[in-house]
Amino acid sequence: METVVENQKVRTIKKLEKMFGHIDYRNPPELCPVRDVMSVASDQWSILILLWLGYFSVLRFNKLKKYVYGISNKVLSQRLKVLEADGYIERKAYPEVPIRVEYNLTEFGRLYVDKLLDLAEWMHDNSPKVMANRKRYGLE
Amino acid sequence: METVVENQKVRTIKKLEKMFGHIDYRNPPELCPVRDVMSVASDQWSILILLWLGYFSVLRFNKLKKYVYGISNKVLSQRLKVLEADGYIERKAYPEVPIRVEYNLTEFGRLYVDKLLDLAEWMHDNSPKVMANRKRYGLE
DNA sequence: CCGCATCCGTTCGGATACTG
DNA sequence: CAGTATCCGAACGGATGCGG
Repeated sequence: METVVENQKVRTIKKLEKMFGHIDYRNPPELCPVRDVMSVASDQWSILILLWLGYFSVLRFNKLKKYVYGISNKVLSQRLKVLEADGYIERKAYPEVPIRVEYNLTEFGRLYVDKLLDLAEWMHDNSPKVMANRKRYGLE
Repeated sequence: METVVENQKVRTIKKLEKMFGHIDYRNPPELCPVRDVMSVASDQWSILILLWLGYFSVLRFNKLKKYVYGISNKVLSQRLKVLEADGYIERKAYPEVPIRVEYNLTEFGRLYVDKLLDLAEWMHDNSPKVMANRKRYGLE
C-alpha cells in the first residue's frame, strides 16, 4: 500500500519534471506558451461552452447562451472567437434569413473535452468535500 | 477504428450526463457548487502554485513567489489563503525570528495535482498545435 | 437570429511602502 | 521573512440598442 502511494508520487514528479524541464521559471509569461494556452483553455466560461458542445455536438448561439447560464452576449461571442482561433471549435454560418450559425467541436476540441471531463468529473465528485473544508475553515 | 471513436464518444456523453444530471442549467451559478469549486481550482495562478508544490513538496512564501514567475505579493497570499481554505494546501508557521512559513499539499491536494497534471501535460504537448492554429486563424 | 458597438460600474491585479 | 495596506490603472464583464 505504501509502495502504491510512493509509485504515484514518483510518476507525478516525473511528469512535472518533463514539464518544468521545458519551462524555465525565469522566463516571462510571454515566452511560456503553456501558460498562454492554458489561460484560454481553463477559463471558466470556455470550459462550460466546451462541455455543453461535447454533450449536444451542435449548438446555435442562443442555445449556447441558454445552457451556459449567466453568460452575456459579449462574453459568449468573444470566447467563441478565441476557441475557434485556437482550434477547439468550428463555426458554420448558413446564409439564410434570418441567419443560422452552428457551433461544434473539432476533432482536437473533442480530445480536449475528454481530458477536461476527467477534471470536471473529479471536481463534481469532490465539490461537497471542498465546500465542507471551506465551511470548517470559516469557523476556525 | 470507427467503433473505438464511437465508444469514446459514448463514454464522453455518459460522463456529461452524470454531471449535467446534477446540474440544472437554469440554476444560477450560486446554486452550482461545481462552478464555484472549479473557478478556484482552475485559476491560472492557483494551478501554477499547486504544480510547483507538487514538485517541491514544501515551499516557503518567497520561494513560491520566485517559481510562480510574475505573481505579486498580494495575489500570492490571496490564492494561498483560498487554496488552504478549500483544503488543497497546508500552512505551517514556525515562530522563529525571522518567521518561517512553509506550504505543502494536503493528501487531497495531491490527488488534485495528479488530475491537474494530466491536463497540464496535454496542454504542454499540444501548445505548439494551438499556437499554429492561432497563427493560421490570424492570417485568414 | 447572430453578434457587434457602446457605455459604464466593478473587480482584478501590479507596485510600493510598511509592520510583527 | 511573510505578509498587509494602500493606491491606482487596466481589464473584465453586464446591459442595452442597433445592424446585417
